[in-house]
Amino acid sequence: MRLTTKGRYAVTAMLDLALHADKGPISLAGISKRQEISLSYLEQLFSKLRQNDLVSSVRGPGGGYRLSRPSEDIYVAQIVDAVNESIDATNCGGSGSCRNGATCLTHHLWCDLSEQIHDFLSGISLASLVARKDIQEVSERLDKEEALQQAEANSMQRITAASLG
Amino acid sequence: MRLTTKGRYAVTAMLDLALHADKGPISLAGISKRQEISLSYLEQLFSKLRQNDLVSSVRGPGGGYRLSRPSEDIYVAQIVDAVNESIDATNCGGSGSCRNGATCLTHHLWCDLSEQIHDFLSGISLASLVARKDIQEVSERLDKEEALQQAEANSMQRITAASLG
DNA sequence: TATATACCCTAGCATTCTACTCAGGTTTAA
DNA sequence: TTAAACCTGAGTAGAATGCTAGGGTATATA
Repeated sequence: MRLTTKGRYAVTAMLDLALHADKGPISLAGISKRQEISLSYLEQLFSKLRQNDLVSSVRGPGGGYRLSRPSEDIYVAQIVDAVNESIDATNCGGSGSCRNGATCLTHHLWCDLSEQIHDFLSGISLASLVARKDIQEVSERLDKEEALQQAEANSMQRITAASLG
Repeated sequence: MRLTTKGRYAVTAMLDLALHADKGPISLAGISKRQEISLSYLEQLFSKLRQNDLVSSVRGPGGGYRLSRPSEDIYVAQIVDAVNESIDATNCGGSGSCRNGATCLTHHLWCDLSEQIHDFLSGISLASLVARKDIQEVSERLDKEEALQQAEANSMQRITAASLG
């Protein structure tokens, strides 16, 4: 079983999408700045998210990504599944051929654990995360940071333009 | 978070120990045969299990490993913790410094998941696994396989001895 | 129609981890 | 004395991660 930065990034990016769902298509460049995730890496993750029909894209200027359905209907387990191959805790992919074609001693234990984790993550929708107070606070902090950086970039541009003109 | 063959092997080996607890110290060579785990690899895992005071060793012929306390008091979570560094699902080790020193958007979610998994594995003792019917059946199968292989090896030895004499 | 924005795709790469082998020890029962 | 067993450290092939580089292609806007 794997739950690494890859899956965490995917969920974080999807949550960013859900939090800004009212602002039209969201560009990966924006997510990259707010969540501090490499743009190229995001592109690779979103390729898989799109293949799994979790997001839809709009190309061209002003384009970006949108959730392919309401955030109530997207669950964390689906996102992790889309980028990691699975959240299966067994070695045999649940088939029971973990020791020489037959089941190993602890096969049933890992099956139980897989079910436990899957049930837990399947019960958490993006909408329920958006509704959480602690997450809203973090989101506001990140939005402010981005606005601040944008303002700085703009003033830099004005100075450069002025000195050139 | 990592739950790979490493942690699974450790739990399997510890369960083998618990299942044969009445037979005195159990050699790694025996576990290696029954569970089909490389002997050298087992030695490395048991080094960690011993450091974490989950097993005690008896050196010399007839030696092997014993559980350091009753199987009722050894939990799967402790075993996985001993060989993997942790079953923590966050990126920051729970400290909350996952995005530039502050918490990332999904920090709280991974904390919840870690707690969930830890609670689950902390509730499962070796004794409770030994008591399971499905595990007893697998164990009997593996013991029979080993006895059969042993008998074959013995008869081979007799033939070799006879042809030499 | 030109241009810039943004998505899309493939290849490669440093690093880390896994699972394992090898080659040596040391302890101790018989 | 011998051999069974534990103990230790070094090394290694292969896979995965997280990321960079360098190209595309679609499309809104001027």
